[in-house]
Amino acid sequence: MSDLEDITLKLEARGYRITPSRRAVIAAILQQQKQFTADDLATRCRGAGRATFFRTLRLLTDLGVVCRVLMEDGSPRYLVSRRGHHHHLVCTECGAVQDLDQCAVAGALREVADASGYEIEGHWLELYGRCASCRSRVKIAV
Amino acid sequence: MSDLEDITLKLEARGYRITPSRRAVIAAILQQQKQFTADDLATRCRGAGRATFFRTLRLLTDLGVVCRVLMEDGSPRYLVSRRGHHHHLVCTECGAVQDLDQCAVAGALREVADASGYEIEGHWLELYGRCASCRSRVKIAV
DNA sequence: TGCCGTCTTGATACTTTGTCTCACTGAGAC
DNA sequence: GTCTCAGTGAGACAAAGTATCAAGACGGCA
Repeated sequence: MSDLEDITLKLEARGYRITPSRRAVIAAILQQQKQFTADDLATRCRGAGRATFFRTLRLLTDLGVVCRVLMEDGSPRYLVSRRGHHHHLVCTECGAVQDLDQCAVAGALREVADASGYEIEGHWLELYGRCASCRSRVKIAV
Repeated sequence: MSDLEDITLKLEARGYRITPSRRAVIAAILQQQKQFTADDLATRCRGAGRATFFRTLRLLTDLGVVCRVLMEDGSPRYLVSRRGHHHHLVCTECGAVQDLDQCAVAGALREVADASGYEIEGHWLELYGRCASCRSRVKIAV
């Protein structure tokens, strides 16, 4: 089953209609090799209007098909996602984003909850650094 | 020593001038009891123009006097900060923000760095949940 | 087939949160 | 006095959405 079909099935299962506009947005997203800005995609996706484009993007984010990554300067990027709850490692040099399999804070959260009296319902974690290939490139250059 | 003096000294130590506009922004920030939006503060702070206001806010953020908190919906808030590196616990019900003393992820970061080959330079963590008082209020209501 | 309610769309205006530019000002150095 | 430079404010611009609203498409039902 293709990714496109997979996503449309997910949408239909939730009672959303599969319209040409939505299909166009999904296809444009699936073409992206790495992370992209909303603007990137909007210009590439001629099959839907601006409002529809953002609506569909939000819909897919809610569905977990796409996830939002905050870069170090606070600007948002989007990324096709094929897993549930996870975090990101963002390379500040080349902009590459790597998924983090395990949730690095799950254990620590329980302690925080106990200490603070909060009932923790969610969290947001992004890690920033330099990826292995950027690090080796600098070593060679030096 | 008052907070205002404390902050102006920090600015002077870095070679920044203490101007009436900067003083007005700092005073407005210190009046805030809890977290605030940029807009909140800008309307309250009549002593400086919009650009100057944002410049000063950024300056204070860089200086660590103010810190930026991302709410669950992605909207930014600001908060007077009296400590170094720390994270926030945000109550999704009343909007209260509590500082987290320890960095909950410091240990986990080393493991992630080893596993991924990244050199981790920074991270961003926010926790969302319901604070103790909101939880007890619901219990009473039920 | 026609009707009705609901979902979806696209154009467009608007909002929020900043940043950029540029002419001007004021303070300190010489 | 004048030169330099940090700082200022007005206003334009930008990114990333959101809100509104009329119009169209679609599905169910009689």
